[in-house]
Amino acid sequence: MQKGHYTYDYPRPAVTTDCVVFGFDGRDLKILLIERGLEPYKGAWAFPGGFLNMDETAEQGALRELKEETGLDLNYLKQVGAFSDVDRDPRSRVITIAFYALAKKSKVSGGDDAAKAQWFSLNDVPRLAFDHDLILRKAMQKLREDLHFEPIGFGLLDNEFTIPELQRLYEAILGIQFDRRNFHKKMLQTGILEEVEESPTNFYGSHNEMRSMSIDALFSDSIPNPHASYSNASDDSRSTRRWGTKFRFNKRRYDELKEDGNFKLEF
Amino acid sequence: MQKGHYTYDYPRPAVTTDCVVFGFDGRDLKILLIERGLEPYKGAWAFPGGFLNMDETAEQGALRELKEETGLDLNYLKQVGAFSDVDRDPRSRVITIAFYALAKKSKVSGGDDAAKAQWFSLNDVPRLAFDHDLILRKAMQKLREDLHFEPIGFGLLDNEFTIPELQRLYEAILGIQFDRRNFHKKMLQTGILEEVEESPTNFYGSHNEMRSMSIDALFSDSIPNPHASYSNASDDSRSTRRWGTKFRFNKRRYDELKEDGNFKLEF
DNA sequence: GCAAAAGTGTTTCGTTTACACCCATGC
DNA sequence: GCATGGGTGTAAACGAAACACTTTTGC
Repeated sequence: MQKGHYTYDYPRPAVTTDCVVFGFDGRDLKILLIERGLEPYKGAWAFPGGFLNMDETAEQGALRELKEETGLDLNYLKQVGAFSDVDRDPRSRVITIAFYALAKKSKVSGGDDAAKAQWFSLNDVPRLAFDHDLILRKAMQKLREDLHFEPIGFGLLDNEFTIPELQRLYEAILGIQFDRRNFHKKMLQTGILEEVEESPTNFYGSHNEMRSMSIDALFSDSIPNPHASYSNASDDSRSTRRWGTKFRFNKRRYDELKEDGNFKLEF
Repeated sequence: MQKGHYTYDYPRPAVTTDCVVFGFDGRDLKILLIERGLEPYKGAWAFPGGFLNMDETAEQGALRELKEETGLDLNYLKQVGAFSDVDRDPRSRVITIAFYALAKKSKVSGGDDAAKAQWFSLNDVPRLAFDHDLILRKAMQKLREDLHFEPIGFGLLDNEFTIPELQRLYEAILGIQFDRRNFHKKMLQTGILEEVEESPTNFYGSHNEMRSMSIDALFSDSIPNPHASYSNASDDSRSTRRWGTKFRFNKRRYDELKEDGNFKLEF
């Protein structure tokens, strides 16, 4: 990416990417933001992102910028769309391609590796730069829509999780409450969950999760993040409880069902 | 858009728009394509589209190019997404923002105003240029998804239509068959259709359709196209029949229901 | 008068919803 | 032992699916 002069016969907009990273701490849905140190919108918060290189797709660029700016190394993105309002950046014509990504639960409350990256609960979003509030709304909308058709939620949980955890996640994303028994029933009926038999060795939350198929193939992110300091005061005690039947996402089964068009999950 | 030299410190991809225009002739779902006269992909077909100007949003650019290249003057677009593969254009780095649009039935089989624009049935798509086959797949997928939540279909029919016409449209888009009676019932139950009382004057297909609320506010396109020469041999007789109860899309009612979150239409 | 499509209601079935009690854990 | 949350089954209500006959039109 050497500096130099690039000349074209017609003017060209600059192209950037932005990445809305969703996370879930067991209670709230969160997003990862970076504080802007420079004008315009100095002091406001923005999604990680930046200019697209010529040798990378928008997806690759968004993942690269995400890594550079927040240290998060994800590998699954979903495109939210292109935002092309003429005045969305006061400095010049900039078009952005926005994505959303899902960070596993163990990554949330880490993530602040980068100086100014911070998780914010969606109930407590600060002032956002540019048109990022619009991008956020669209990303939320798409996340909700996708949740109806794809087992997205698992990308926000660790590989092993309990049904009530999953339920809290669905409730946080969709903003509605479910009946415990019905949720339980419906989730098991899909056939995409497999129970993790509780061996004494991993009963207290160990990590031998590589035994069978995991969601990693889809939403992979297998580097566990050890530190657990919370930026927002959100009690996570209910998720570190030592009991509760653990399940795992059965990707193979999901692929089979999807293949046959038999996968259905309506809420 | 005067020619000149525009210089930037970093290289910039070119940004274009592409527009997948769907149409329905009463039997098949169709798309509007333009034959390429120049390399690369000379002789292949492509979606209408072109370079984005600096003073227009992607939506505006797509509509402008559509008008310029095909004569179609639409005003409703839905974004399919940005396509940014590094090698999608063999000449240089070009990112495209793709949309889909809906052309009312009376426009299909007209539309060939522009020299090389032509409607193709989706069952008989010619070789497409660039990554336009991918764009088509994504556009189809999005059209199908949107059909479940929004009364999109009406954008493909004239302002007055019969339930069986609507049913054929849904069947063409989703690729499945419905029971006549159940479809009829379900559509009326939504409450978004209003019956057009058959006055003797407009019984034989006249066009006094401005009396009440029409779909035009959403998918407007009120310039009827008189000529009806078909490029593909597709018998339209079933749609010119002089009987059958005519309905109209009741946008006011739809907006009310949507407002209250009471609109539901699952297939 | 014959073929093709439109209009209409009821019954059956499956899915979704509502609902209560007992058990395990942490304090 | 008390409060919190987890695990489980059944009955009622609702919505979806299956299904046949009569009428209009064009030929």
